[in-house]
Parts: sequence; structure tokens; C-alpha cells
Amino acid sequence: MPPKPTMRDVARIAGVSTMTVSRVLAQPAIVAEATRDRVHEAIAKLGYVPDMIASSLSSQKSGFIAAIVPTLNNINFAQTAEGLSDTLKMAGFQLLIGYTNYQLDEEESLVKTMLARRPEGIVLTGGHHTKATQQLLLAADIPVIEIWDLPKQPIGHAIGFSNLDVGMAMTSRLIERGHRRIAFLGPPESEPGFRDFRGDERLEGYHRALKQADLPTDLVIRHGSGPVSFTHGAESLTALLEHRKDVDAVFAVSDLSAVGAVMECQRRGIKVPDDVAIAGFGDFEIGSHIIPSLTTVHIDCIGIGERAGQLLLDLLSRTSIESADEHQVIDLGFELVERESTGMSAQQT
Amino acid sequence: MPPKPTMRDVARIAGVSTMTVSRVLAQPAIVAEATRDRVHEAIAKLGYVPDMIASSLSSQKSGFIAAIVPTLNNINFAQTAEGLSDTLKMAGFQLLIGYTNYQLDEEESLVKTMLARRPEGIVLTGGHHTKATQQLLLAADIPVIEIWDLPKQPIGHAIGFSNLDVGMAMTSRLIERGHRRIAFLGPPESEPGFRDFRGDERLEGYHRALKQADLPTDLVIRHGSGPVSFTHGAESLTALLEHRKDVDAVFAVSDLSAVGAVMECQRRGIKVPDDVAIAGFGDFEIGSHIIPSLTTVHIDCIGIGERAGQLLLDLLSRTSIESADEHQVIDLGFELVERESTGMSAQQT
DNA sequence: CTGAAAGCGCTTACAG
DNA sequence: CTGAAAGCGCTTACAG
Repeated sequence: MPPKPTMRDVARIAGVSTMTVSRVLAQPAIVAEATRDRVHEAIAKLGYVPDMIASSLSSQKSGFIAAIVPTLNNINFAQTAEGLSDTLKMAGFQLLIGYTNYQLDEEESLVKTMLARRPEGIVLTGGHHTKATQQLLLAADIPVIEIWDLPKQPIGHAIGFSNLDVGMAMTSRLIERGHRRIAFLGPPESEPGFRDFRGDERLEGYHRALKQADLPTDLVIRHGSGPVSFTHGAESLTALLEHRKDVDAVFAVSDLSAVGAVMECQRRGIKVPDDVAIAGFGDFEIGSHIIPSLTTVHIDCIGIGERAGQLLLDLLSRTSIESADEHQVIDLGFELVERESTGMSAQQT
Repeated sequence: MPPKPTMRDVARIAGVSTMTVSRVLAQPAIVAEATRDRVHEAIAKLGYVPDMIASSLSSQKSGFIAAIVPTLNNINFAQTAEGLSDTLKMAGFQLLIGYTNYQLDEEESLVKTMLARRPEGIVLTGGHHTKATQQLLLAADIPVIEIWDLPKQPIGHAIGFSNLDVGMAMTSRLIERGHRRIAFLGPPESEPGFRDFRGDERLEGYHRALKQADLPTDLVIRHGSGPVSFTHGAESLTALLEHRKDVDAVFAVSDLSAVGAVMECQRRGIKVPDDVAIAGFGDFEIGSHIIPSLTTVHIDCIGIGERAGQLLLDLLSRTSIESADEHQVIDLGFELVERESTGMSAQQT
């Protein structure tokens, strides 16, 4: 096996300097056509693949954007990652994806690892980070975008929606529709090494809406371990029924839990929505297919990724002098989707 | 904003050479403790973050492993990616993830882009690639592992299972249970720019099993566009019923389709499994929660990723002289999971 | 246990 | 339109 051909090899075969090869690759328009052809021939003949590592070091531009999500095992975050990746790919950037498993210390070590790759921008999920993470990010001196939330004090920019408002909106809607004993289903509060800050904010919104209406907030079930799932929803509903028989509505932290709860009701002969209404969050595809179809909150997951990508490209295309307007916070909002599980008839869905 | 500190800055502050700083980072044990402490102090003081780009160029080791999957929007592939990533992370490797959207030409351009980052190994999903992709891979001279399949002529190594056997096994099982009019639900055959080779192999297995039993194979519904989904399953079932009322079992290319089909049956008042049995593939979590619970094929998705990671680490730790045993093909098998949707009673599941 | 020299494969900044 | 020189920030391979 011959050693991998370098730009020098291509240059020698084509009878030009490495600078000319470099130009053919980076800005072909400024190279004479005949020269360009010879270089392309040499590249093809040798099977030359440019070395982006050397290119990055020399130009001090890695072509990387880093993105950190809680997990890849949640379609919503996967969609955001795809939206980001697709947007950046068009501009020649490559996405470095990492996941934290909802752990801040994992995020910190990931940020450290990723910054060593010298990304030109970084996207983080949520507005909560360790002190060290924040310092690393600030020192990195690259655009930082926090997504899926609207932090009060963003590190750089933010693109998301208010999880607090989501919780209030859905809970208020349930109250409007006449429900008085509304339960909340979520993950445990203080699992060591796991925390869903955005889910906690939706819970806080639930609390506020109930308090405003002078209704009790004692039906909070925080069950299981780690990220929620269909199983989490089924088990949480079981736990809920053991203690309280008077519940008339359930708001789950995620559609995963909500769908699991609907299925468990079906198994137990509890009628949804007649005996109990159920609502979730995230608008997962399954929610529109189950019977009864699931009321939920729709988030434009792909859009969050795309907008983050666009903002990044915009920021990176500016000269450092232009970069005045710091701390953009973009609220993409959310949409309540009411379906059969809270009493909307099928044709309305 | 001061320019980002380099190893030289750290060396100067600590009163040592850059080599000593480099050693403190790479092999601290061989540096005198007092020196080590001074270097660590300087690193902390400056907030120094090593530059892996320079490190990679100098050592000719990128610390990257590339992985290509069809999509991140499928939990099974996301799990494989996580298994891979977790295994490699422990050894200090970082995963470069890319997705093809089930398009071979996308795979080719991804491989080209990724090889420019000089990964030390690469993992591809499936055994079908363009000629150019194969040449690029061969020329790259790094370990190649194909996963989720058992290619007849692997480029390097392979870790997966036989999708053909999956199709035969499930179809045979349905025949054994007395079904005679068995339909197959899958994506369209020749969507421009989309092809699920592994799904096609499962279909081929379905064909073979039916032929062996002298049963008709005319109930193949290839509907929709692109990757299948719950909606695909619902629509495919509708399309199936329009043409054939005599179907007594359905085998779907994926649980996504199968669950969609179960839900559509429920909507139409068709009893599963009494009127029609339904089986899927992939053992998605939702399948064990719907009513009736879904018969499916379980694949150890995380295990595929972990095993691929381990093989890679093993191959990379060898000297080039040892690397004799090429073309390992590891069959991880699969497991038929029979549940209510094909007539198993609830307690058996 | 530590350091000086050379070099990894490109691109920047000039010069012509 | 093209090229020679220098350098990006590290590590390898020696030397001591």
C-alpha cells in the first residue's frame, strides 16, 4: 500500500506548485482552465483526498460546528440535529454531534472535548450549564446558541420557546375544559446525574396555572429513572391511580409518557377522555395514530435546528466589527394541538 | 479578547519546554511531579484548551471514528450510534456521525467529506455502496466495518444479522400458525434517491418462505415515499384492503408500519389478530404497549454499535503486521418476539 | 526526567 | 495567473 498521496504529490504530477493545487480546490475560478484540468487529472489519477486537518490548522478554520443534545434517542432532538446538520452542510460545515444523557457534568466534559476540535460555533440544548462550561464557552470566543429554551441570561444567543408557557397553556386549557383534578406525570426530581430542566419548567407552568385557578397541585407523580418512555407513562399512571381515584385529567411531561398512560388506561378499562383526559408534549407521530388520538403541544423541532444553523452562518459571515448585536433571543413559540384524548371529536383533529 | 493561549504560552508560564507540556497532557506519569504541578497551574491560569487539530496533524492520528447510518430519525439506528459512541469514547475516540437518508450517492459524498477528516476507522450501515465509495474506502487504508447486514463480499469486516433470514423466519412462523394469505407492507421499490436494501432483503425472505410453502406472494404493498412511518402503515393497510379482502396476516417491513396498521385496523373495526394477524420488525418500544401488543423481531441495536466499537478498538491496537485475519463477519442474530397481534395471549408476552 | 530540531500537510500573505 | 517562503500548534525522534 503506497502512502496516502498529498498535495505535493498532486502538484508534482501536474507540474505546478502546491499553491496552485490548493487554489484549484478552494477557488477554482481564479486558476487558468488548462492548469485546472491538469490538476484535476492528477487528483483523479492519484485518488487524492484533501487533508482537512492540515487545512484547518493552516487556515485556523475547522469547518466544524459543535452541537450538544440531551440524547439522540428522542426523535425530537434527532430532528433538531438533522435540521441543523442539513442547514450547515450546504455552507460546507460539518456537525460534531454529542449527547449528555441529561447530565450537566457530561455536558461539561463534552464541551471540553469538542472545543479541542476548535469548532467555529456551538449549539447547546437548554439554558442550564455548569460554571466551568460557561467559562469554557466564553473563553472559546465563538458564537454560542442555546436552543429548546429561552434562558434569562443567555451565554450568547438563544432559539427556542418558553417551556413555562407550555406548561401554563396546556394546564389552563384543561381547566377551561372543566377539569379540576389535574395530575402531572414526570421523571423523578433528583435522580443522581439526571435532570430534565425543560420538563421541570413545564411542571412549574402547571403549578402556576393551577394556583391561579385556586386548584390543588398535589397530583404530581415523579416516577422512574432517567428519560421518560412509554413504560414510564404506563407505570406512572398505575402509581397515580393507587393513591388518587379522583383524578380527571393528566398532563404528561412528554408524549412518550402520555401515550404510555393512554395505553395503560385502555388496559384497565378506564375511558379516555370520559373518565380521564390525557395530554402530552412534543407531538410525536404516534400520538396522532393512537385511539383516542393524543392532545399535545407541537414544537417545530426541525425549525429550531434550521434557525440555529442560519443564525450561526449569519454570525460567521460577519466581520468581527459588525458583531455588535449580541444576545439575540428568538422565541419560536409552540402550538396546542387538541385531539380526542381531551375530548375533541375525531373530525376536529 | 486575548488570543487563545497555546502550548507555548503554557510552557512559558510554567518555565518549561512545550515538549514537557505535551507530555503532561499525554503521558503525565513520566513527568516529575513538581514540573507537572507547575504545568497544571499554568494550564488552569490561562484556561488553556489543547488544540486537537494541531495534535492530529502532528501525530497523524485524528482520534476520529466515522459512522454513517441511514437516518438519525429512527431510534434503532440512534441506539446503534450511541452504543458505538459510548464504546469509543472510553478509549478517547470521538464519533463523527453522518446520515444518508437511504441514498447511496449521499453516502458517497459523506464518505468523501469524512475521509478528509482522516478518521482512523469507519462504520457503514449495510453492504451496498457505490463503486466510488468502495474505492475511496479501500484507498483510505483504515478499518471498515459494515453493520446491520451480512454482506457476501464485505469491504472489511461486518457485524450484523441476516435480513433475509428475518424475513423467512417471520413469514414461516405466520405460515406455521395457519395463515395462508400473508401480505407484506414496505416502502416503494424505486423511489428516486431512496432505497432500503435491508427492507428489500426481508421482503426477499418473505418471498422465499411463501414459495417454499407453495403460497401466493401477490399481496405485496409498496406504498408511499421514503422511510416508512406510522402513517405509512395506516395508509398501506388501507391500500391493501381496497384490493384484497381475503388477507389473513400482514408482515410489515418495520414496527413503525406495523403499529400504524394495527391502529388503522382498530379504527376500521378489524380485529387483530382474529381477522388479521400483524407482525413487524425492530422491536420498537411502542410495540409492547399498544393493544394488542405487537409481534416483532428483536435486534440488539445497541449491541451492534458496541461490538463494532470493540472490533475497531481491537483492530486499531494491533500493529500492522498482526492485521492478518481480514474480513471478519460476525452474525449477531435476531429474535422472534411473538405477542398478541399474532395470537399469543397477553400473559405469554 | 527534559529539551532543541524538524516536520505533519496544508494556507496566508506577498511578490511577480 | 502562479509560486517561494513562512507558519499554523502540536508531536516524533533524538540527544543528553
